[in-house]
Amino acid sequence: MPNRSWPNSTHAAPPPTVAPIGSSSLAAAEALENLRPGQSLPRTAHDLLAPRLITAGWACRYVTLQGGRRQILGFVLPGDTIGQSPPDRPLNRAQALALTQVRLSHARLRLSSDDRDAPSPTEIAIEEERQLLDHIVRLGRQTAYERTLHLLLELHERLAAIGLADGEAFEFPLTQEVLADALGLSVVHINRTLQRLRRERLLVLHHGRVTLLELPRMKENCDYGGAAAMRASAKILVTQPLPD
Amino acid sequence: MPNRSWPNSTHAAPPPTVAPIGSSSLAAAEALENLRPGQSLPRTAHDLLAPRLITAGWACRYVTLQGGRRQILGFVLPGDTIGQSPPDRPLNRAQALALTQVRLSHARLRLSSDDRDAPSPTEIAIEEERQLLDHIVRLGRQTAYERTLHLLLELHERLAAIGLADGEAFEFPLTQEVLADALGLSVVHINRTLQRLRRERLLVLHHGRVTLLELPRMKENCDYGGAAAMRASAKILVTQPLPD
DNA sequence: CGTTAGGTTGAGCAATATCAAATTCGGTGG
DNA sequence: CCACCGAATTTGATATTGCTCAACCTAACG
Repeated sequence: MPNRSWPNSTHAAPPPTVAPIGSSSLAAAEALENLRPGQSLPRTAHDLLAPRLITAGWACRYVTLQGGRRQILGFVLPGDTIGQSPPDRPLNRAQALALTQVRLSHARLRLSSDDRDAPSPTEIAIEEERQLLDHIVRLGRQTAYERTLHLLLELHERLAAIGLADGEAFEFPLTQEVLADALGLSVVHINRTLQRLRRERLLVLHHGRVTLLELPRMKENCDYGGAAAMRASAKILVTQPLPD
Repeated sequence: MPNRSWPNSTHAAPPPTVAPIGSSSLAAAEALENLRPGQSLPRTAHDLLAPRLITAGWACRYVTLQGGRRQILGFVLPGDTIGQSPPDRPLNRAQALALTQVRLSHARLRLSSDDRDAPSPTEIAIEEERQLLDHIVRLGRQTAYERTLHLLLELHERLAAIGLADGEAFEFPLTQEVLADALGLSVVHINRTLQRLRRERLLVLHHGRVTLLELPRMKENCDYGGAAAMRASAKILVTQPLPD
């Protein structure tokens, strides 16, 4: 499992083209910072992630452990925020890294509590927690094949929700190494898993762009949605506790 | 990885002796419910976990997926609460199960915001999130050996914090099957891993009681604390609720 | 063109799962 | 006290999955 080092690439890299989020509902997006791939997201004096809104590009939160192992905790996509929501939450204390060129805005969500469109800190926290739970299930009880499918579906869903998906296709700037560190697998195995997915005609992937070819079959194959029964549903179920 | 079924034991079982939490700081603990091992924790009409304080016994939150696989998301120990803190959080939507006899109280924490001892909903959420992140790291980037150590250390730390640890020893009512479902491993492998830990004289485990023999070496061996650098450090914590 | 990061391949191996059959252990009933 | 029962643990054998190592390839870039 050791799964060695990853070259601590804080190097300068050519800014890949990244589509800025077009959403007009995420107002106040006066771009204030620009990060290049490999740069850390800004932090406050207390070493928390500084409150920001990502308006373009992908980032990730991660943790580093002995032996150069790295575990990616989750991805931050355009429209997502960091360092918002109740302060001092562990997620805001973890490391975070730009995976592509990233554009940040200081915009605080829901400054005025009558901003109907923007999500509230509470809603953000809920969504983040849902993602964490899904990640746990993937890592704990799914095969490499299932994990990969499951993550791709989650990313598609999130991107589609903010209008960054073109049908079943979307920009996919993740390196296989990043994918590996997110899914708890080795790069080589990720590579072979992706090959299998292509061979099975479940997706097309090249040039940093992916197309999911059969959503229904993909979802079946990885139990998408089924597992996390904690996806809202609301259903009267009065499990009345027996006495004693 | 499939890791088959677990007999859906909703059967009646002999109530094991469980030490009630002695803490006097967790007041208002008028025992209202008693669950036997295997029973589900009570839920609200909206299928959320009902707000409760666990005053004795162990429970766990979990998710079930295809093929009878189960992933345990975390353990609930005496002094912990469920269904508290911002409502409708995914954790409160997951399934939860009593692992031993469990005693529940309706006590709400921090009803009056001047209750100095009890943790606030925000503090609860923070601690829960920290546990989730640790769990992700364990599952994603640690070996079976490391995972097991890491979880034992976490449990010891939590139990010690509420006075339920007797030095480095504590009641440990978890079945190897439960351990397996928490750590994403097979029962057989958990068994062999525990044997190794015993052989290495890192712990003694029998009769539902465990003693950790060399905390420092254990912590080294699993990078305890090191990984999750997001363990609180700066204190500032102005739990000032952002506008919802 | 040389360099480089990322992707691909093959071979061998280590970690972990699966299956099936003991064995141990705490009750329980005789 | 003893025989028995089911749950939990343990064991051995074997199968799979996923890891490591070491090349090699390819496209992008200066």
